[in-house]
Amino acid sequence: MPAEPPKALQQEWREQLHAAGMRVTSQREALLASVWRLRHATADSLVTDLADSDTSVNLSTVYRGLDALERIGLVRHAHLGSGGPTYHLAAASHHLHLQCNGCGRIISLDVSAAEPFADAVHQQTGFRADFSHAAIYGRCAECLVAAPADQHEDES
Amino acid sequence: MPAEPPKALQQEWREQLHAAGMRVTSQREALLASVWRLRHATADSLVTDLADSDTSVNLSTVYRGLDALERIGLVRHAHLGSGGPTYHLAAASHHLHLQCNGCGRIISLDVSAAEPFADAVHQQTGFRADFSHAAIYGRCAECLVAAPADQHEDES
DNA sequence: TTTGATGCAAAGTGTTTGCACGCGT
DNA sequence: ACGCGTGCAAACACTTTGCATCAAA
Repeated sequence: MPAEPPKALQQEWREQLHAAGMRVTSQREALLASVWRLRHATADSLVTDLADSDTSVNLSTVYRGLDALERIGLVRHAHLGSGGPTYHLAAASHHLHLQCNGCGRIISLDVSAAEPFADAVHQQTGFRADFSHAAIYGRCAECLVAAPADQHEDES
Repeated sequence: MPAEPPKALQQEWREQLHAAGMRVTSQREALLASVWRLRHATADSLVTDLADSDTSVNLSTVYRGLDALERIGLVRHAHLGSGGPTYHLAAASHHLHLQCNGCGRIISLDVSAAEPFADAVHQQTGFRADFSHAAIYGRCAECLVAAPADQHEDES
C-alpha cells in the first residue's frame, strides 16, 4: 500500500492545474502522487507504480501528462544514465546528480555547490548553466577504490 | 569531396587497432576518418557522411564499430541534447559541452575550467567527476538576452 | 584456413501520434 | 453540451541481434 502525499500538497497541485486552465483528472493527480513517491521517476516506473496502486494509467497518458505537468512547471525532468529521462517534482529539483559509472548509484548534491563554477562559466562564456538538468558522470569513492583505472565497464 | 585525416593519425589508429588485437578493416578506418571529420558525430550522421564519401558503411556496423573503438579507447561518446549519443575521438575529448536550451548551440570549454569544481565535489563526496561525458544545459548569452525568463521552448 | 567483422533483416526499446470515446468543466 | 484528456493501437526513432557471408590475419 503506497504512501500518500500530504493533503496540502495535493491541494496545491490541483490549484496549479486549475490556474493553468488545465483539467484536474484522476490520472494527473495519481501521476503527481507517483512522481512524489518515486523520487526519480521514469515513464515506465510510473506506469508500474500506478498499476500497483489502484489507479492504472496508460503509458501514453503518462507521457502526455508529464509533458503537460512540465509545461506548467509542476515537474521537471533530468537525464540520468542511458534510460529515458527521469521526472521529479519541480519543487524538489534543486540538486544535481552525480552518477557513478561503476555501480550506477546516484548521489545528490545541492546546486549551490556548483555556483562558483557556474559563475566562472558565465564570466568566461556568457553561458548560464543549469546543473540540475543533467547528471554528471564519474566514479564514486567506493568504485574508485575498487577499480581506479578501469573506465570501461558500463554503458551510460 | 571530404577532407582526409593526416596520414600519421591514420597510422596511429591502425596501430592501436592492431595492438588491441582487432582487425584493421576499411570500415573502421572510414569510421574513424568520419568521426575525425564530423567533430560531434551521431550514428546517423556517420552513415550519411560515409555514404557521401566513397565507402558506405552499414548502420549496424557503425554501431558495432563505435562500440569497439570506444572499448579500446580510440573514441568516446557524450550525451548532447535528446538525440542519440555523439562520438568524438578520445584524443579530442578534453572539453566539456555547454548546450543552450534556446538555440541548441553547443559551446565547448576546456575541462580545466571545471577542475576547481571537480575538486570541491571530490572533497565533499569522494566522487570523481568526468565533465566531458555529458553536456551541461543552460542558456547562452544571446538566448539569455532574447528570452531571459522563458525556459520552456525546447525538448532537451 | 581460421575466425573476427560485415551486411541485411528482423526484433527490441522507448516515445509519439491519430482517432474515437468519456469525463471534467 | 462542449471540448480537453484518455485509452488503444499503430507509427516512429534509435539501437541491438541472429545469421550467412566475407575478408584480415
